[in-house]
Amino acid sequence: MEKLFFVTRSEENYIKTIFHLGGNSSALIATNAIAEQMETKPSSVTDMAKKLAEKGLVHYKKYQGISLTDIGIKTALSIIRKHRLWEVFLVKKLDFTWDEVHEVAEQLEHIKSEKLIDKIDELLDFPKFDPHGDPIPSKDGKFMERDKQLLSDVELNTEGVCVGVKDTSAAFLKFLDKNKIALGNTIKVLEKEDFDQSLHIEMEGKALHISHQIASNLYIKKND
Amino acid sequence: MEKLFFVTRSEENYIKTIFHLGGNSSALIATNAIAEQMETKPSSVTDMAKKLAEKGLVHYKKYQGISLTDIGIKTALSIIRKHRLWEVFLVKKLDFTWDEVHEVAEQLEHIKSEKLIDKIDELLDFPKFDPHGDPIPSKDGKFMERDKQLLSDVELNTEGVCVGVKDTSAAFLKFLDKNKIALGNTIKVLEKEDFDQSLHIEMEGKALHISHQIASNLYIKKND
DNA sequence: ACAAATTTTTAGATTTGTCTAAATTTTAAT
DNA sequence: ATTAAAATTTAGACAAATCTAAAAATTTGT
Repeated sequence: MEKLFFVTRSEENYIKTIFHLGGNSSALIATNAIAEQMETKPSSVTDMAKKLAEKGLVHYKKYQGISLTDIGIKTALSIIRKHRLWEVFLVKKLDFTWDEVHEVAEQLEHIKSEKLIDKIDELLDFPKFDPHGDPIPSKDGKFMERDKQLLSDVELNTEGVCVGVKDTSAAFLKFLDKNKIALGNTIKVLEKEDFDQSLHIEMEGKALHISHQIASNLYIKKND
Repeated sequence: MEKLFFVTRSEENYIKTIFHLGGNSSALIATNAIAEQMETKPSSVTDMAKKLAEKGLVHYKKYQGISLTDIGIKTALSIIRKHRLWEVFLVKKLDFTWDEVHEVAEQLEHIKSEKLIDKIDELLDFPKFDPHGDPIPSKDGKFMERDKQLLSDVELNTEGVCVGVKDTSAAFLKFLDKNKIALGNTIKVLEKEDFDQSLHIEMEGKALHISHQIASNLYIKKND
């Protein structure tokens, strides 16, 4: 039986970042990569790595890198579950727009109450995806990775549905709103410009010309 | 124009405690009283008093005591507003019992987002009282103090409605649940035992015998 | 009013999370 | 293979929030 440690807010943020950079794989994540992602210094990451290793949340070998232990992964999934459920709550129940939810969810994800998040889950009727199309882990840490591709990667004439965004920045999301691009919209790729990789697409019946930068941040699920 | 400081979680907890001990009056609160209430040491209170004074949230005179400034009072009311609105949310929307809400609300009250709490307020249809009968300050810091008295203080044959509790501990609230005593219930005081101050009452039509300890923690509003 | 008791503050230490600057290790290049 | 560059760690410092123990101020009792 592993000893139970209290996990601080700062530790939770590190765990979350390590998960996002490395997934559930045992690949070693570089100190620098974590520091850059968190906008902190590599030396701070080293300090925290020792603390997390002490608590059994990460594997850490000096100069090699950091990866999550099984407990670390479980912890990360629990935080991500909370973050994404709160995002759904904010959008569905409180009329937040999808570009507004991240900052508040960053705070709410640290609230410690199993009952609270399970009740929120129930209130929302157990959603499987958050407002950006990212999957919500279940209580026991499982989640469905949706069959999706970047719009920039699919062949000409592919038809499908917009199911998610890669870039979740407020700037990008507001751009999508302004251009009436929303999850659930039908998409067909009509033409690809060789010169700048921009795409001519049909979205919900209307013709649209989008840059490569936009296409490489939109996920679509191809029609069967 | 007063300088705007970030108020930390710990500072918010001190502000809240000072408000609860001293209200909006300018009465000076003793270092010891605050320390006892917060289960901390007087020396820690002194340290924090200096910090809060620096930020313009309290008046502090060495050896004299501490009281909130106008900004401090505004800050306190904002925290209390958030705490009580979250309590209502937990009970009304997530089926928490009134003895379960305090601990979670203690965390939620520190979430920083004006839009969030205003939307929660709206979702709950702008409640005026929390699950324990305590008034919820409005956005601009006003709240109605209800016309209420301790059940132990009213005269014989008084009739009224149970509108609040003084002791909000889980133990007391669970006791009330077990004995089917709830806010909104009608109450009539039938007889007072001189020996131990216990009361014979009629609650929702049924006879009940309650100790002085219970009666001195229940608020009732007398019928007109 | 003065000594004793109480309250409050100060001084110095501790923990957490961070930083800078210097030292060390690893990686890459020729 | 040796050196230069890059990444990483260590050492020492700092701010926030707390504590203990000692000093100072206030209050109380006679």
